[in-house]
Amino acid sequence: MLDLNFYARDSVTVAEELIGCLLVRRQIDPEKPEIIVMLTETEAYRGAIDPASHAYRGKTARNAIMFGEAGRLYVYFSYGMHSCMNIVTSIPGTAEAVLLRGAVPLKGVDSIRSNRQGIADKDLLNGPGKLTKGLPIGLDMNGYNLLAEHSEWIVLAKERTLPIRRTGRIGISRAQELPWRFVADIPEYRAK
DNA sequence: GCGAGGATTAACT
DNA sequence: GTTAATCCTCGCT
Repeated sequence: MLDLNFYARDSVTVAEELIGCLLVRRQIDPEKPEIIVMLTETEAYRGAIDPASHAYRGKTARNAIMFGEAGRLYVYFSYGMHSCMNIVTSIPGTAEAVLLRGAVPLKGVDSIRSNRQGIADKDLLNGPGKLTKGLPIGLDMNGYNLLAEHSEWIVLAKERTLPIRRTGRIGISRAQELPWRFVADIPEYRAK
């Protein structure tokens, strides 16, 4: 299981190393089946030194979680429709985070399908909004501590080393040129 | 397969 | 009032 030492580094390093790691919902509630997905796409955001970060202009009610401890989820609502999930990294005050943009299901696919009715398997989790809808992770999960004892959601270390493609970030209007997006580069899991 | 455009709301200015 | 770290459908090829 990834620990505080893993997350307490700069978000670019963490974003790259998260590719191939497993995001897991342990079966604590018998109503909710176990879910395991492997992360295939991430992006780093770097607080005050990153014009595209929600934290660039300082702390607000929305982004407050990013200014705290690493290993927490920062979940925000976007385009009036989607929520997106980040993992806070680095040390408190720097407001760095990694946006989780895509994954592939390894276990609990039926549960994910039921959250994504009518969607082809290959498109279940290949986008930040799709990922949060499929798992599901909502705004109510903002601030969730992945490192807490008996946490329902945890992240496990890399199960498999994947070839990684490094690119500029997408879907943003500022600082697109910064090469802080990481995508698992294998045909069977390629996310666009 | 591809590109254009609409959907819909929280947070910020 | 405006913007936004997006997704999906539709129309055309």
